[in-house]
Amino acid sequence: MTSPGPYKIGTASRLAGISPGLLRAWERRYDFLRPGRGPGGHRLYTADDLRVLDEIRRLRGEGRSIGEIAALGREHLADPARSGSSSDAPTERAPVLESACVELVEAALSLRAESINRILDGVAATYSADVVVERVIAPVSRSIGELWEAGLSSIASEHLISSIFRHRVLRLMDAAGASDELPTAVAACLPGEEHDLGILMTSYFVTRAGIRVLYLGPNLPLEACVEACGVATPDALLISVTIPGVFRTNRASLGGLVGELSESVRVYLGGRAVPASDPVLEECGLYLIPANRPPSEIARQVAAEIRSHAQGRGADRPARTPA
Amino acid sequence: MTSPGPYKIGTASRLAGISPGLLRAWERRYDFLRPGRGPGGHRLYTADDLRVLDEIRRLRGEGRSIGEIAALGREHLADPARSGSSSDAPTERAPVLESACVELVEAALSLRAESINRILDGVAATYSADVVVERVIAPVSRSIGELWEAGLSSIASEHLISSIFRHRVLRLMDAAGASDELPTAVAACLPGEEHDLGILMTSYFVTRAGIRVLYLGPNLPLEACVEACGVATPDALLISVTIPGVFRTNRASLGGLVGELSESVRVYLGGRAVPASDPVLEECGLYLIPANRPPSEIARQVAAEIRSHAQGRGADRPARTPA
DNA sequence: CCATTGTGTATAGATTATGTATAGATATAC
DNA sequence: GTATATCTATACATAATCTATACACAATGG
Repeated sequence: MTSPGPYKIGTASRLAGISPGLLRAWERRYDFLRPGRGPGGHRLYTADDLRVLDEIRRLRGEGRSIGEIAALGREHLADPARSGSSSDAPTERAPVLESACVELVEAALSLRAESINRILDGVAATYSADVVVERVIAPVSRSIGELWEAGLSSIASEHLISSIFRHRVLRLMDAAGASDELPTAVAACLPGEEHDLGILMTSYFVTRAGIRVLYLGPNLPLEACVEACGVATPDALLISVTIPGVFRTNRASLGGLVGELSESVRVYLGGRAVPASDPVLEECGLYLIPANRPPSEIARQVAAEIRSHAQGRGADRPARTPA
Repeated sequence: MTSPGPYKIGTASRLAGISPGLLRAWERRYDFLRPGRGPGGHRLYTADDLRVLDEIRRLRGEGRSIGEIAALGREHLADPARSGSSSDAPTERAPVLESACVELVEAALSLRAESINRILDGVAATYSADVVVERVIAPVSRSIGELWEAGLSSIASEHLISSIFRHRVLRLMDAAGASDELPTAVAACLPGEEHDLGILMTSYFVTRAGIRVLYLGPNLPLEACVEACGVATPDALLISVTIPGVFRTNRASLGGLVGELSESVRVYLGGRAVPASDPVLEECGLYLIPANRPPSEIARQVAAEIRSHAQGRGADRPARTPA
């Protein structure tokens, strides 16, 4: 974000990507720039001026000449959304995403946090949040995880990119906005399980599909799950586990978990460590979060199931009255 | 509000990383600094002044000239987070911090994520980010932790509010903006340590004080620390540990850690589990992150130490990007 | 082909902005 | 008392900006 306030010509030039000489020339020849002057006679550009310059840069990128642009008038430049802009250029194809993924892995390996954020910003500027999560964050997480398991990536890289991705996905969940009155799911990882990015991405897509998700993160003891479900009275509980050992350790306790929960809570189990056909699923009345299709589709389906399940059990969910 | 000790010009200079002569020149030429005077006529800077100087250093790092910065006005500099938003509702009564903390604890106990976010939004609309972190997020984290230890709070509550707080603080760190050319610190928790909110808040304030922080989160093996420092070549390493058992387990390995790192890396150790006078500190050449003052002040001091240490080994000056 | 116009860049000399240094006088700390 | 820190005031050296003019190059029309 750019700070407000007056910008001298050097700063404005750097921020707008236009040389100081050209800024002066434009001011002399056209009339879309009228910077104020400081006590010493220096030009002082406003944040509005910078917005105008951004728009000019965009138009020049489309091949318009500065004369044409000037003829549009400052009014139009300051508020480009107004006029019929046929601006939605045919966007490039997936190669951008793939190269972004490669760059992200490289940036993570060399711990360049700023690069990671810059690449993500770049991708997010062009693609929707869903695409960013599904086609960038998910595959890059997987790549880093595989490199880590193969001993080719440091744990630090994994921590760094996990932290950044977690932060990004949570931000997107914020934006997806969960209302109090939606069906609710609690999401968490089994005790001992620290890899929460998978369940977090699932939570994002489930949120996007209109379910309110209470995200409790990694490493949650089963008793805490039960307690949380008692307090939050969700319609579903989403549990993730990626480490086979963790799954084995907790496998026997899952039946007890389901038994202690209200019957109105549908318990889903997912993650790499869960065999698709493990008999424990049927025995305990667990539902599987499948893994054979894109996460967004899976989450949409799960969300649909939760929603119909929530409706099925009627109106014992009056909206809470917030203070 | 935060009123502690007046700083004489030498101290202020060291903490802010700005020469005394320059501080005087700015005071003479602009009007964003009005330090009081002691009985002998010496300048006395307040904590607010230091906040202003932090913000100025950040802006200069972005390439803004001091004239531009001065034109922003002291108001903006003292509370940069606020000025971005245009018109807050003036009739809205200011939330009281203490009651907000109480409400947050209650909301956490009953797992009302939306309430937590609403309360935080309300507080953030009135108070600066620094205040929110220091006077809301920090004490509420502590309260929840204490309730948890006393068995009065479910683990789920702790997970929920940790996740939300972590997300908030990371967002604020994004806003605090770290330039590539600043002195750098790596921050992480000892292996086995999962409580990263403390070191995250420290990282936030250190970032605010003009240090670029590479945040690697909880539970980082010491070898990964070494590896990360090899890749990122930071000026400092900040390690946190809150669980005494974890500290004891790793205590003997700390000397080896320091030995394997380049001498240009200052290693700081902090967190509740570190005794203020543990002999391991001196034996291994570790620095202590003290805990006796407000986090923001501690972080500012640590940042000043890191900065002077980085300059000492011939680091880069505030660089201007040529056109 | 030439002339005209549009457009970005370069140069020269003056002015302003900004960081630093110096000298002499006081104040503070040990 | 001596050493260090700070004060005021002034001076200085670059860097950044200003104005004004000139120039290079492309497109366009005669």
